[in-house]
Amino acid sequence: MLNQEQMGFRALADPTRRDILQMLAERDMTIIEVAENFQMTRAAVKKHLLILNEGGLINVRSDGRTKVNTLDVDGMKKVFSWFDYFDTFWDDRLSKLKSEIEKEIQ
Amino acid sequence: MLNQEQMGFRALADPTRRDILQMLAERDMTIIEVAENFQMTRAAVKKHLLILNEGGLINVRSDGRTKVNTLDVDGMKKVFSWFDYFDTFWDDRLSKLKSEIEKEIQ
DNA sequence: TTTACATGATACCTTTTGGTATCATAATTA
DNA sequence: TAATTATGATACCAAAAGGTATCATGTAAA
Repeated sequence: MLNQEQMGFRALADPTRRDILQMLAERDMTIIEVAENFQMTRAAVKKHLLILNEGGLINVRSDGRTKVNTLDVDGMKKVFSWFDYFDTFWDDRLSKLKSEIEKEIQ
Repeated sequence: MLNQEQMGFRALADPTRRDILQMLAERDMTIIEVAENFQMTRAAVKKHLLILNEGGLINVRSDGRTKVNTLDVDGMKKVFSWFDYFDTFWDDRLSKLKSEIEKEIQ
């Protein structure tokens, strides 16, 4: 079994999945609505949504017979925070600002 | 041909490559030095270094017959900045701080 | 109830990925 | 010069990834 960090990065590796994340940043969407934006079958989109879910980047909420996919902000922040390791490579001032952000995120 | 953003994310998708990036954040290393830290052949490590290079995350500097792999800070910042899209999901104060950082990074 | 609709699950296929084994080449060094 | 060392390149393989086609299920509506 792979760890959460790995699943998060794996989820981000595909351009379709990154597009989906940006779409869900605008508004929550059902799988049908997501699929309308791509030229691939719904089954393929479903696989991408599963991988995004396994990576902790989205959540799914049931609403009657439909299911609504939503961005998981905390999951996104966790992947984002991986870049902390490289703080020392950024300008001192920027590094301080970023450190503050990361503290708040945790 | 894939774009630079995609190559960057692809490079980050593998845990071995993320480990290599963190190692190179500590100090520049030859391929042999990198390979000493993994239980795989030098050829496999070479492939990872190629992918990291194609993703713009590392650079290679020649020094006699040795080649030194170094972190490409700008490349790292570019991938990092993809998360800008999700600024509105972060707390207002944090979002402002992060926006300042991103401005400086560009 | 019957029909339609939104979703999930599975089998299957092709390409990519991550790895090994092996050979080739260029630059030091004895 | 000859041997060693650091690196690169290629052929090959198994597993994972990304896609399609198809069937199954549960809920809403006529």
